Parts: sequence; structure tokens; C-alpha cells
Amino acid sequence: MADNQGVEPHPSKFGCDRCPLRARDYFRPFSGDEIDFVRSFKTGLLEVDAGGSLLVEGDHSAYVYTVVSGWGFRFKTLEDGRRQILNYIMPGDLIGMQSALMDEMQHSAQAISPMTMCVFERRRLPDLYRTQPGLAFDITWLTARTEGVLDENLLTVGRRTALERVAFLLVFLYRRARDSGLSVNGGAGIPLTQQHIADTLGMSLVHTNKTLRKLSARRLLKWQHRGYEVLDEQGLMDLAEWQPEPQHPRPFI
Amino acid sequence: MADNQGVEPHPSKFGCDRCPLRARDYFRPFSGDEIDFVRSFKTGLLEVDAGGSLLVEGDHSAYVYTVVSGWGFRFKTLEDGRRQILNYIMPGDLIGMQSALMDEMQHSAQAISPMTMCVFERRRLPDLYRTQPGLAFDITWLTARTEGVLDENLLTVGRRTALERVAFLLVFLYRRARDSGLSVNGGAGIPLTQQHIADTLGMSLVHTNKTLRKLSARRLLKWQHRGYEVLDEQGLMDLAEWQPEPQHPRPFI
DNA sequence: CGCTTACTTGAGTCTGGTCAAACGGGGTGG
DNA sequence: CCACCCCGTTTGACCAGACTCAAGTAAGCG
Repeated sequence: MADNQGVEPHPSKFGCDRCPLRARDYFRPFSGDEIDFVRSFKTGLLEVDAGGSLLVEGDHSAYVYTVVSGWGFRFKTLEDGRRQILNYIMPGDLIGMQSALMDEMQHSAQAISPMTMCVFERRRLPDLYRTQPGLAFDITWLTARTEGVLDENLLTVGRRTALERVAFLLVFLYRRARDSGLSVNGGAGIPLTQQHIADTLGMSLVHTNKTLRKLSARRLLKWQHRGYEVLDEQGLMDLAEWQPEPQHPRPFI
Repeated sequence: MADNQGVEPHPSKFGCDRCPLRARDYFRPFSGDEIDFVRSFKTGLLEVDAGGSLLVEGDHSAYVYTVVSGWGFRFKTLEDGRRQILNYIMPGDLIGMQSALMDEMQHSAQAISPMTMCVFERRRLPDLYRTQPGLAFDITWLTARTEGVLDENLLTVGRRTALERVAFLLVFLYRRARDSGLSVNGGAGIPLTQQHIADTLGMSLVHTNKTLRKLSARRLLKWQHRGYEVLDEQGLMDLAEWQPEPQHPRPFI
């Protein structure tokens, strides 16, 4: 599983100035001053096993995290156990801001693969806003981008058909994972189960399976135990009536 | 309709120091310095008729807006016209940040009642981040709160039944409108059509109507032309398996 | 008063859900 | 090394919640 990560598995031995994320074009470069601040802001590195929980609904966490490697998802549940996956978390993502701002976490998050995250203390956030306007702007940017993803997910779950939904989710994840530096050989490196897909798209497990089979029959993708292979990226995007927004160099902290 | 607004209909005659929003406990107070900045940041006041559009998908708007009175909604559409309402916009909400950060608007927004909004130039945002960390923090706060609302909506559309969905949406809107200072006599002041509800919850118009009827039969609410009356707030919340988060004094700009 | 928009209601259909059972591969203890 | 088990996947049969179509009613507006 370690080769799913696509980034150095032990980033702890690097300072922020050698952060493995920084090496990728996908992310925006920092000024020296910013790196210095982030280094002082960072209080540790957290490693979580696959399946481990990152955030728990109702918690009052004192930390926020930036994902360095691996991936997971955010979700909410109803009392009777119905679960809705909200979005997926990949390297560069900042999580836990909600509890930092609202006191209490209103969702949970779980690791799908082993993950490592940089840990920051929330009580130092005001400090960041006071002295690092550029980074503060980045935090807003990241939050707004997540909002955009949620918008699209809502459109998907609310208005797309089952076939369109699955097509959308799988190309979307494939592209985003690729961009984030998670090594995805045609999607095969994405350790999803059909239950994840079902819970993301508001569908039942059985119907998800049948829908995947239809996509296979159309030669758009191939499902394989805990993963899939994208056979026709454009075909999937067309089916989902979706075109990705143009890329921007993406900030992170 | 003017009495739906619940705030002074011509706030243009006030400076920011007498902003009608500021009078409500619901919103957090500003420092004198902050008010001065916001006053200089504000470049005008925009009035939009009911049904008018606030933002258009694909636009590169040079402005962001704070809603002063009235209300509307954000939405996305698929090429064939299927529409998904993402969330509702009420006084105190900041809209248009997405285009400010991503260049291009990825959703549209429309007024449901007549609206007035304060207009700010996006090019001055870096200025705000540099000199007003408190306000910058507020912007992040607002963005994160919208994200929380979207999380809940996604749970609703993905995992709640039709009856639970409608119950959820209508108490949620009722409570939030009340908190924002929109005068809602039991919800009757909320000028929604059943089509709005359908498009918010990912349901068809016909089924929305039948579901509303069931809620009426249970004496939880009463629908009346372009609006509704909440008869049993707690009953609706129970049915939806939803409890609101505790209130915080809410920032705005 | 006539037009338009919003709401209602019934009939019939279908997408997607539930239930039930079985398969297959990887891991583990004997 | 093999038997067994578990988790994830697959398939079929049946059911139901939600959709579409169609038509009619009611309420505001000019």
C-alpha cells in the first residue's frame, strides 16, 4: 500500500523547506518568510493507519491538519447509521478548520490509506492572520475550493442519474488524485470499495454494483477489487456532463 | 413584499456605522477601525428585483457582495436544464468570493425577493487581508459556515427520505430566516415555491407536492401559496433527525 | 375578466432499493 | 499446505418510493 502514496513516506525527516508537497508544480511556491512561519506554526506530524479516524463529529479539536500523504474522506451520519460521504481528502488539503471556527466538529473524517498529516495548533491561527496575510488568503482559498467541490457533489447527488453519478465521481477522483501526486495507474491505485461510492453518491450498494457493471460494459472503466481503471476519461466526462475547471497553482500550508 | 425584509428598505442613506445589520444581536460588533475600513472598502449598493440574477455561472465578476436585505439562492444547472439549488442567501451572507478566488464563477445566484447588497471590489481584498486580519478571519468564518450548510444539505439529499428532506429544509429555512432578521410569521413570510423546494432537495415537483401534503396531514406545517407556516418546529426537527448547532455571534462584512 | 403562474390529484411506469444467496481472493490458524 | 473465514463483490427476484404524464383547480395580476 505504501506505493499508493506517491510522496516520500517519511516526510518527518524534512523541514517545511523540503516539504515533499512543495516539489510538485501543482502547488504554489512559498516565500522564505512564509516557510519560516509555517515551520514555527507546525507542532508535529501525525500518522494514521488505513481506516483510522482523523476527526470525530462533536469533538473540540485544538488542531488543524494539512495532509502530506495518503487519502481519506469526510462524512456525516444519521442516528440510524445512514452515512453520507461529503468529499475526499488528499495531499495538500487542510482539514479541521470547521472546529477551529465553530468550536465543535460537525462531521467526521477517516483515512482510506495510511496517512500523514502536519499538525497545527488552532490557537495560533489568529497569529497567522495577523502576520501572514498571504497564508490567510490561502486558507480562505482552500475553504472556498472545498465549497466548490461540495457544490458539484450536491448537483451530482441531487440531479444526476445513477450512471452519471458514478461516472462523475470516478473521473473526478481519478483526475484529482493524479493532480495531488497520488500515484494512480489508471485509477488502480485508488483503494475504494463500492460501499464508499454508494455512500458518496446517495445510492445503495447493490445498485452501485450494477451501475459499475454497466460502465464496464460500455468500456468506460474496469472495476477491480478495491480500485478501478479508467479506460475512457473523456467518455466518462461526457457521460457525466461535466467539464473540469481550469487548473490554478494551488496553495497549501 | 417590502415587509418581508425586516430591515430598513433604503439602507443607502446610512453609512456602515449605521448599517441595519449591525443593530441585530445575531451579528458580531465591529471595532471603529474595522467600520472605517469597511466603509472605504464598500463601493456601492446594489438593488435587485425579485427573480433578478445576482451571479452568473462563467462570469468573471470584479465584485463581492454582502446581502443587506431580502433573500435569494445559489444554484447550478446541467446542460439539459436540470437545476440544483445549493443553498439560500440571507442578510449577512457574503457572496461572489468564489469568482474572486478562482477567477470564474462556478455557480449562479438569483433573488427570490427584492434584495439589496453592499458591493465591494475584489481587487481590494488583498488589502483587507493585509490590514484587517479580524475581517479576513471573518471571511474565512463565513466561507466555512457555508461549507457546513452544504455538508448538511448533502446529507439530506443523499441520505434522507423525501419526508425527512422536506421537513429538514423547511425548519432549517424557517429558523435561519428568523435569525437573520427576515420577518417570518411562522414561515409565511418566506416566498418559496414548491419548485424551489423540489430543486433544493433533488425531488420532482409532483412528489414534493405530495410530500408537503403528508406533512400537512401530520399537522407539522401548513403550506400556503408561496410560503408556509410552521406548526410544530420540534416535530419537524425530530422527523428530520436534525438538531441545530449552537448559535455563535455571527460575523459579516 | 381573462391570463398566467402555482398548486393539486390520479394513473401508470421505472429507477433504484431491499432481501437473499452465492462467489472469490487473501489471510490465518491448525 | 490446506481448510476456513471474512470482506468485498456479484447476481437474481421482488418491491416501493419517486418520476412522468396528463388534466384540472385556485389564486394573483393587469
